[in-house]
Formats: sequence, structure tokens, C-alpha cells
Amino acid sequence: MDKLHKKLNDLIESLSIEKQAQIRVHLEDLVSVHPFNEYEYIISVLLGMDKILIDDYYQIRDEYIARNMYLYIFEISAPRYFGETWAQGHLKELIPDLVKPTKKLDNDYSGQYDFLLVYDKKNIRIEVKASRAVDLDDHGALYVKALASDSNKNFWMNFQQAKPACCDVFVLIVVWRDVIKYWILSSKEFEQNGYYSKGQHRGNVGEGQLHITQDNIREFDKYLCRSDKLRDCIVDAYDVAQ
DNA sequence: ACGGGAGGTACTACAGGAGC
DNA sequence: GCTCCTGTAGTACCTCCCGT
Repeated sequence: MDKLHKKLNDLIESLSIEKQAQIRVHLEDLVSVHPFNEYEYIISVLLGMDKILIDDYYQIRDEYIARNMYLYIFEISAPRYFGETWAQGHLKELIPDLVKPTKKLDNDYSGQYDFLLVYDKKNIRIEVKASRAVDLDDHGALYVKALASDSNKNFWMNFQQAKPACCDVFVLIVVWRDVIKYWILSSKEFEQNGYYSKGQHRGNVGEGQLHITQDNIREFDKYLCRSDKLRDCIVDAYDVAQ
């Protein structure tokens, strides 16, 4: 929102003093009800004053959408829907080979991991964890706190209730408002990571959380994987751990 | 069809350690 | 002793899914 806000503010400031005052007065008392809002108002006024043309409006709109391609993901308010339905569905679209485990495929299966990837007659057990980058110092709604990947604001991602003993490979999906990144770690790398803390839920043994902040996120660059190489990265992480 | 348990992430209280 | 910071251990909230 910051860039759009600045762009519109710059446009207002390039108007005559009288016109600027006119807009500011209205903005102070502006009453908004969805879908009408401050941004719709400013853009409409700028168009009406011939400060911008319709093509300028399209450009502003397109640039905003490109910067906020994944903002809708922050509007998912139910944690479970985000983690299970969205994240797993998203990964399945990227790797069609993934299969939902069943007792028939893995006799020991009882919901302890999310996907199986059958590779070279081996069953790779995959756990999917997802988190969204939000402003740690803001206490508003998720979609208001959503951060862009180039933001320098404080954030905290907590990959929780991870059970390294129950899977072979972790796929961590990290969502910013403009980009989605993927980290692939073997369960060993996950468990031995310095930021992994053991214990959660009444001392549930073997269950922990991984804390990622702006201070340590660069250390996970080595686990980054392109969206079209995820299958290969999973196989590599599995092989290395064997 | 429905109720309740399971399970996902978001969020927070609090303990303990470091620095002053 | 006080304050701040960090990590742990939960609770909150909500949806899915299984058993009846």
C-alpha cells in the first residue's frame, strides 16, 4: 500500500495549491463504504481534474496488481484452510506427481505427514508447512500487515508443530504479497537447524517449531528452490539425507 | 446430517538470560 | 533490581473429516 499511497500523494502534490486543498478537505471527512474507498476517490478526482488519463489509471492499476499478486492469500483468515487446503493444493498443482498417502500405500500412515512422492521405488514422505510474512509490529488484520519481499520491516514466521521423525523432507512455503518462495529441507537438516526449538503442546516429544525472522532468513537461501524444480529438489534433499 | 475431535497457523504469556 | 530480548509452551480460532 505504501507505494500506491506515495504515487497518489505525489500526483496530488503536483496539482495547484487550491486543488490540493480541495482534495485534502474532502479526504479528511471522507466516509467510505465498500467498494468505495480513499483510493477510488483520489483516482476518480485526478481523472476528473485531467491530472491523469485513463491509460495512466490502467498503468497504476496493473503495477499495483503485479506488486500484490498474492495479497488474496492473506485474506484467508482460517489457519487450517491456509495450511491444509491452500498450501497443499498449491503444491499439488506445482508437483502433480504428489499423492495423498493412505494406509494402503504406507501401512504405518496415520496422518503424520502430508504427501508421498514415489521415486525409484522409494516412498518419500513429505511434510508441507506454510507461513505468511506479516509486520510484527502491527496488530491489525493479516491483509493489512502483509509484507512485500523487499520490505525491511520486522517479521516473524513460526513453522510450528513440526515432527521431523515423521517425514523425510520438509517443503516450507513462504508467502509475501508479491512473491511465493519455497525452501526444501531434509528432516535431518530441519531438526539440526540452529533455529529449530524442540517442544510444543504440553511437551509433546519430537514436535518443535522453526523460528524465522528478518535476522536469519538469509541463512535459508541455500534451501531455496524454483517453483518448476520442486520435484527435483525434494528428491535431492531425500538422497542427501540417506 | 451432524457433532466433536483432530489438526493447521496466528498469536501471546511468561520464564530465563543478558546488559546496564 | 530493572528492562529488554529471545525462545518455549501454550491458547485461540477455525475448518476438515470421521464416526454415528
